[in-house]
Amino acid sequence: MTGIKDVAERAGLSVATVSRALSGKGNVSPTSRERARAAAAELGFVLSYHASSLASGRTHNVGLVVPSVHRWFFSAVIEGASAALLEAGYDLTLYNIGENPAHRQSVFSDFLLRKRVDAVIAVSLELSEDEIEQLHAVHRPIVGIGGPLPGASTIRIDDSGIALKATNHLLGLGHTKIAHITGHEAYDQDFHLPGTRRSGFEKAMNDAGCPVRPEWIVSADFTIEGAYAAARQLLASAPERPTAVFAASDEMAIGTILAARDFGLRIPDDLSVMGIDGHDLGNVLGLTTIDQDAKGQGALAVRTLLGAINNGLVLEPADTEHPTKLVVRTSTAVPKPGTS
Amino acid sequence: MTGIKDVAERAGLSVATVSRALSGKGNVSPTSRERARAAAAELGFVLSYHASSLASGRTHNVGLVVPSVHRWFFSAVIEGASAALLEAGYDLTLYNIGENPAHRQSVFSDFLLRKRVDAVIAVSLELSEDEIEQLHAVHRPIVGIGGPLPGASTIRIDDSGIALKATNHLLGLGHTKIAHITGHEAYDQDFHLPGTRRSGFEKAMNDAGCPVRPEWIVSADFTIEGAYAAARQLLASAPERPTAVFAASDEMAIGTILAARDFGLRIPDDLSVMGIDGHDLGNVLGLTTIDQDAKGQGALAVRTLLGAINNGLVLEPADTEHPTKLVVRTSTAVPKPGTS
DNA sequence: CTCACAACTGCAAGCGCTTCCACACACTAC
DNA sequence: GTAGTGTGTGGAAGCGCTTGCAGTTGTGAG
Repeated sequence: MTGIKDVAERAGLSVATVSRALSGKGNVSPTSRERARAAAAELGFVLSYHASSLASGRTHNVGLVVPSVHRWFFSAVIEGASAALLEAGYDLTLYNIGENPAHRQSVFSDFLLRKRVDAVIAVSLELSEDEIEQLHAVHRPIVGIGGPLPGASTIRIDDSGIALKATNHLLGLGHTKIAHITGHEAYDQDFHLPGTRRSGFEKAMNDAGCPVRPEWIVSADFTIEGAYAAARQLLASAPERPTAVFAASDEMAIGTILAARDFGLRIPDDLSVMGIDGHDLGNVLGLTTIDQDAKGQGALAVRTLLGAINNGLVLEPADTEHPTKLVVRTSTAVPKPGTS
Repeated sequence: MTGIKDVAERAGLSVATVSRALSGKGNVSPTSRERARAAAAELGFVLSYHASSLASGRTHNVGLVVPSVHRWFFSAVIEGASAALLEAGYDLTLYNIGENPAHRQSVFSDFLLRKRVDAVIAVSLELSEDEIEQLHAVHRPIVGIGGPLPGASTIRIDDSGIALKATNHLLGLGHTKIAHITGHEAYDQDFHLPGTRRSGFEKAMNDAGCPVRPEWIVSADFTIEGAYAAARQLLASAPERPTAVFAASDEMAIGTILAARDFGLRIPDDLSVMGIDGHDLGNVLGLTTIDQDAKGQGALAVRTLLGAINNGLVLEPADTEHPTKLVVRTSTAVPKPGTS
């Protein structure tokens, strides 16, 4: 393999100068810089990643920890982060925790701590303060997306406000019999999202003087499949059907739409459905939703981290609220006369 | 930071012995091994990734290149590969090429070649022979999934045979008026999949003596959205409607189902639909499909690569055919009397 | 009892870069 | 003139490990 030494030789410069020329740091005369570049290009030389990481302590690599790669939100965050990192010349090391708790443990202790990454993005992942402490101890900035991360910076949306806004959209159309599909409690422990959205829903209902009917609040696991099952139950068992469903995620809204189809319910005539996310399928299904720009959140996380790395400053724990946008499509409408 | 030196000191051993004890390579007495382990544990010591990579030339890191993270097949491959790698103590560096051709270029030249990875998995990605040559030159085994990769090992399914099988399922039910949703030609250049599946479809039709009607072959981009649009066109414009649709992927089959809904067509009564993949949503939608176990393909790629790395042997270019399975659900049925 | 050989251990030489430091040189300022 | 500043350069010391080599000890065979 050609090393920086070969380049130096060919360019008639010292290794030190070539290193500076190629990295852009330090003072190098334009002539030398050009010569170094030319020599490197001619030899097809590429810096050894590990050698420069070892010497400089910078890895040019960001770790992204996600609970799953299948759910839309996570894919979108990955996509946004990936593009931003590629642009900046950074690698993205993906840690897909999955269901296996042992994986979570090993990701943390064996991987993140091995100085492999300059920074960590944790998506909907609860790290203990202890773990964050450890990460801080090795000077690795962290940002969390989609959930509180004690002691770390986070990017999040106003979950409660968003749910309020969504519910108000339904109420504004004239619905009063509104059901809510929330996340399982288990998820709540980790990132509190279901509870927060649910409370926004309840607040809107209360403010409007509409009763919140416990049998119309069902929970699922945030997947289409899970919500499909939950919605079937909701639509089948209720003595009286709601005229609208507000799902805590687009995937769960989609599951609801599919379930409604099984009951011969037309959307929005018989049932209005809305979600939260901005899922790609929303367009096809005409899903009314609140777009939370997950891709943008991923990109923002990267920018935040890169900024911190480059300025060498410790990332102050800060909460950045990402903007959201109500997108009205055809899955919500005024309830049929006589049903509300 | 605590280094291996600290561990050695604490354990009363030399750095060399600790290194051997921790890595499991070379001969170390059980006593020393235990002492090294204990000292490492007490100090919370973790090997520096870059230092050991630099010294050993092994990165314990595999690069996975995908065209997108949103499409089901790619997510599934990522999931399978990720779990297998985590299990083996390897990192996964994800390169999401996306639409941007510049990204593709930089991923290849700047990233893959920087000795960051021990091996490369390329999913549905066409590398030129030249590029593969370069990768081989740095002794990086490659395996391709879902498309031919000249000079590299590949894992693939029998695309033509699978399409034949799928079409025969439809024919066996009594359908003769069968449409096909294929991939765009542009995809064909890269990994030939649409063309191969299409030819399997045509062969089955010809063998059965059924005419292949050009207006019943439409193409889309493998996404739900894309196929939705294509299927709408198919179902709207044809002077006569097909009784069954065979889509080249589950996502396109799902798009078709959604489109059919818009026309008031019931499935499978008015229209049978089947796909290829084994998409998670298949269950909910009752989609008949041919399961190609994408997760398994990802895991297999990892096992193949790890085997090659550990045995130090060059990976012989070989074509592994992954098994597939017809899964009959409720989206396909005997055509309505009088329609076939 | 000697020798061959295996098992174990430590020394030290790298792995391929980055960066501190010293030095040379060209300026401007007094 | 000297001192002070800034720029450009190379030497060389690491970064924190792995591993070849050589040395020590223990074992069974001859």
